[in-house]
This record gives sequence, structure tokens and C-alpha cells, in this order.
Amino acid sequence: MYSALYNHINKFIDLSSDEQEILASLLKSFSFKKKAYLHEVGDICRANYFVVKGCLRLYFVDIKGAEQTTQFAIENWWISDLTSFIFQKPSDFYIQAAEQTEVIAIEHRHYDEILEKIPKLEKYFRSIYQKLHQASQIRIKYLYSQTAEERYTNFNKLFPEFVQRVPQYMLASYLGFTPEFLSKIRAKR
Amino acid sequence: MYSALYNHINKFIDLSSDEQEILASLLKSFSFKKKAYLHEVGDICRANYFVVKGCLRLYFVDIKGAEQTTQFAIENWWISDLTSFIFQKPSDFYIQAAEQTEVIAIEHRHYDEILEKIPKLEKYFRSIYQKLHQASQIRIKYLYSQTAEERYTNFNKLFPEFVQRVPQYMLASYLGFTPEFLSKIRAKR
DNA sequence: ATCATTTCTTAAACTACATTAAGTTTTTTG
DNA sequence: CAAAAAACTTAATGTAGTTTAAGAAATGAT
Repeated sequence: MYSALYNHINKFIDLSSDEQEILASLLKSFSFKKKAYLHEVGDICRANYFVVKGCLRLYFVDIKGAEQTTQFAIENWWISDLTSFIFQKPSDFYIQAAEQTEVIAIEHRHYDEILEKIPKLEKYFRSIYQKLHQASQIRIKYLYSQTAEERYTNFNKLFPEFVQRVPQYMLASYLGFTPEFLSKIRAKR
Repeated sequence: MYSALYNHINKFIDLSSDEQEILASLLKSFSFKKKAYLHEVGDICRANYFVVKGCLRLYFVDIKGAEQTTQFAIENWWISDLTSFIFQKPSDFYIQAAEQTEVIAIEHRHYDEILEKIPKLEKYFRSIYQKLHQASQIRIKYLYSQTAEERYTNFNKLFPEFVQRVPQYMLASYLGFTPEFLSKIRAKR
């Protein structure tokens, strides 16, 4: 039970078995079918989700009605709409399963409690958010320095397996262009 | 000494005076003139910087030779090239003072030490990185959903004082367009 | 105050990518 | 395994924003 998360946590800190037990009492597992929603626009993002198996995506629908995927989370990554999660206010985003997905969830009412009862986890989450911030800095740099085609080529080189996992239209919006343009890029090869 | 930082930290946690003393022994203050570099491309980002007064920017020079500003930090924000700072490897970025700026610095060799000696600070930095991640999520959403003109109008509405503080060419690149286009937008009004 | 430097503006020509729309292929479901 | 739904492709047309280049205005240094 929850061993995927324990293994991940233990890469950063050492949890005693007492602490593991406390933690276990405050977690929940969920399973989502492909295309199921963890929450929709207007809902409150009730939990911070750790992906055990599968793939989630965070997206919104823009003014023209197009889905814009802004984040993916695969195995061992956390995902949530943080603003909605922290302040428990309605989200502007959807979180959807891009594949059949198993998650471990920390619900909002247990988030502070977990950190109070197991202060060591502050270090774990500090590390997690630090990594997320690092990833953002790199992503923003790519968005600002490369053309659409370069972003695709580069992403494909860095994460070839991942590119196979999700529909192209999700990837296109994540990389900041239209599915039609992605087709065009691919046709060139 | 360092009171700007203590005040900020105390919004998140309570530091004892013992802890403040330990912390003080591991911090350094620096002052930078407008346009001075905290580090340049190829240098290692030696410290994580807390802005006491003034404004810093993180930017890189793209393949066409244009400066792309990817982050600003004003009073009470932290800034660094995290990848370079954490792994102590050469940076792809410049960090430059956009104004005469006073900072408090945590140098890399003291970063882990500070967190070990004052574990409470894990919570502080968890909160800081959590906020930064939240800001990134919002920023990415704006980048993906608004036109250049909307981004400018919106930013101007949210941070009117800040828009006055930095040259337009820095703002233009931060918002993802050229200075010429910004002039065009402004001419419309 | 004056000169040099930096920043901002204007406008014409250009281009990377979006839009629209129709057709094709692949995947899902009963 | 057939029908429906979802995902992908192609191509013509359109446009938001870039590029280039020159001049004007603001700021800084002596």
C-alpha cells in the first residue's frame, strides 16, 4: 500500500515506519479510467495527486474553445491546480486522465496536518517544488528561444517514449501550437 | 541587519533569536549598481538571492542575439538560476540588476547547511517554491491564452507601478514579443 | 549644459503559424 | 466486427507579430 510514494519519498528523506503509518492514515488511493476527470473547471481542486501509474494532464479551454494542455504528470510526479488547491477556490482548469491512471491523493484538509505531524515532509515537498520550479525555468526558456518546429524536435529527442503515449493534439497544445501545424512538421520528415 | 529577510521569514514561520543568529552567520549582503551582473552566461550561479530593495532580472540571449527576460524579482522575492545553483554548473542565463539593488545571498556551500541547522526553514522554502510554482502555473496560462496585446494590457492592469520601473524592452521580452510591437500597442491608445 | 549612449517610435515588407474545411485513418464501443 | 467517435492529415487562405532600418526622444556622464 502506497509503496510507490514511500519509495519516492525515501529518495529525499528517511521515513520511520511510525511516520509511514501516520502518513498512510491520511492518504487515499484512486483509480481513473482514461478520459475521466479528477476535476473540471469550476470545481475545487480537492487534492494534490501523486501519479503511481499512468498519465494525467492539466488543461484549460481557451476563448476560442480549444483545449490548452499546460502540464502533464507521469509516474512519480505530483500534479494539482495549486491556486485552487491551496485556497480551495474554483479552478480554471481541468485535470484529466490521459491514460488509465492510479494516483495517491493528499486531500486539502490533510495537507497541513501531514506537514505538522511529519515535519520531515517539509523537506520532501520543498525538494519537489524546487524541482518543479527548475523545470519551469527550463520550459520557459525553451518557449522563448525556439520556434514551434524546434520545440517539437527537441521534445521528441528528449522524451521519445512520452511522445508515443499521448495524442498529438495534447502534445501540440503543450508545446504551444495547433495540431494541424504538428501534422505539417511531421510531414516534412 | 538582514531584518528585511527576517520579516519575510516570520510571515511563514517563527524563528527564535538563536536561529536568527545562526542564519545571520551564513548570509551575506551585497549591493549592485544598475546594470551590474550578479553572474553572466557561463558563470556558476553561486547564490540564491533575496531582494531587499531594487529589481533583478534573469535573462538569456537568444540565437538571434536578442535578450529574453524570463524572470524579474523585486522586493521580497527570491531569484536564481536554480539548475546552475543546485548543481553548481555553468549557467545559460545572466542575472542583472535592473535598478540599484540590495540583496541578501545564500551561497551554495551554505544552502544545505542552513537547512540542516535550521530545519524550520524547510517549511519557509517549501512555501516559497510552492508560491513560485503557483505563479508559473498562472503565467503559463496567460502565455497560452492571450494575444500579445492582451498580455500587455492585463499585465499593465495588474502591475501598473512595476511597468513604470523597467525599460520597455525588458518588459516586451518578458511578455513574449518585440519592443517594436510594444510601441505599436502603446500607439493605439 | 553638452555630447554620447540608451531607449523608444514609426512604417513598410515579410513570415511563422493559425484558421477553416474537407477528407482519411485509427481507436473505441456495443 | 460493424458503426460511431476520436484523432490525424492536407491544402488554401489569412493574420498577428517579426524584421529591418532610420529617426526621435530620453537619460546619463562629464
